[in-house]
Amino acid sequence: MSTQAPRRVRTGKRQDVMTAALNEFQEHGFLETSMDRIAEVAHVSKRTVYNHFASKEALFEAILDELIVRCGHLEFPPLNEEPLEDQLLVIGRMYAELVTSDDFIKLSRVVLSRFIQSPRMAGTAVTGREPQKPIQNWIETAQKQGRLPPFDAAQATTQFAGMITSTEYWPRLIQNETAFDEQGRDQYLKSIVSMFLGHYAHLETPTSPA
Amino acid sequence: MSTQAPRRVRTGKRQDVMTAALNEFQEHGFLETSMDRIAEVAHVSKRTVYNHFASKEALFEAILDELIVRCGHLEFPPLNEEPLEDQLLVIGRMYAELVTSDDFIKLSRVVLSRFIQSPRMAGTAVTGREPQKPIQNWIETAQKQGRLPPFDAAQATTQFAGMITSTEYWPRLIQNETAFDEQGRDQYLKSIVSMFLGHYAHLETPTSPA
DNA sequence: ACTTTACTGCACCGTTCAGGGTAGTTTCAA
DNA sequence: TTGAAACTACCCTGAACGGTGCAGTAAAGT
Repeated sequence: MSTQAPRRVRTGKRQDVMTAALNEFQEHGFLETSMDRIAEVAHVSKRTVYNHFASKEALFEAILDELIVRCGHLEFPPLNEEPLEDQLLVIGRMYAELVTSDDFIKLSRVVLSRFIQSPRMAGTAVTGREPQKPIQNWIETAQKQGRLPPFDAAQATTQFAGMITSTEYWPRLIQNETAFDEQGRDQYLKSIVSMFLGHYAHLETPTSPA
Repeated sequence: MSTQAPRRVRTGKRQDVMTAALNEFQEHGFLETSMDRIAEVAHVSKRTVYNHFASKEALFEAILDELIVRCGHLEFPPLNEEPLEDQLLVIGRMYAELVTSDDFIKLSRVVLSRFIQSPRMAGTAVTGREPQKPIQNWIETAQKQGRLPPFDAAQATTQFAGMITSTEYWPRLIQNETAFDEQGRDQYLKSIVSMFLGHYAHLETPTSPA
């Protein structure tokens, strides 16, 4: 299994290596993936891999960097005059989308497979503490403007995000299952928003549909 | 680093090996732990390890089995006449306790470190889908007895459990941090219960303390 | 045509590690 | 006391793997 690489005019070897490595890493984990294997999958000689990346570690870091950039930062529309319910629903959707995006899942897998035992940086990207910061900011803004009463915003954020990740993120990360179809998910998000605001904003909540 | 093992009269070698292996596995992961290392930590010759366990894989499975048994099954007090709030709080506490117990965390780590890439059994024990079943049962019982209105019990359970795991389980698993002290946790649980029942049981909820 | 650059293929090194073999020693029960 | 079972110390193997060196080729710029 090697011989002729498929006709490849461009000199995107470096990118090929990274792509192959990313897939192997996220599928089989860091240690279970050999450099030989990566070279093979990338249709590239092992030496080429090492010409581009000094070591397996360096290759891994390069992938991490790219992935982090690719995931970017959540940017919600700023607090406006619309009903909080509608705005929070949008936020919930965006958060769920980020957290289930291919890139984010890959990033999580790759990080997790490497750092379960060394908490150095594992937590930062993975536990979702980082990406849920914008939610907290939004809540705090709403509080400052008197649209929400004072309460522990960090805790509330954790609750809100926790309900989302527990169905959207973790199951997808660990197994590959998705709990909902498009529509089921939206109904679930609505239920979360309603519960959340019902508790924290004294909203009259129509009971959720059976 | 060998010579005389510390005075050890009993012939608990097999148990010693399992204990040592469990610790090494959960701390360093499956692949990063060598059989030599396990033998050393267990104060046992490598040959003894292999006399008890046919292979590294077999040793791993034995540990898994023991751990699963040790975690046991959640058994809540059955639905009674007390206020639902109190009962649900107890349930929340018990669930949180299980999910943060040393054994459960170790089990999760050990499984996770081995099976991120093969969903075979990873999910079963880890995602917490299994241990949250008793919660769902409790809710369904309450619905049958008319103490709670009809709604999607599975979804509600996921929400409830999700809020707990997101602060108690995942941070502890990935990093080793605990989000709360004893008292903060209880306040958090109360907030969850209040939010949950406020939404699903039309309870008049006094707003949470600021 | 010539040089440079990227790439290949392959042999090779050093290490780590699972697992086996064995001869000798300790433990313990009959 | 004796004999079997458990255990130890130590040596060995074969394979996998990270990483290097090198000679050669294909292509692209000049």
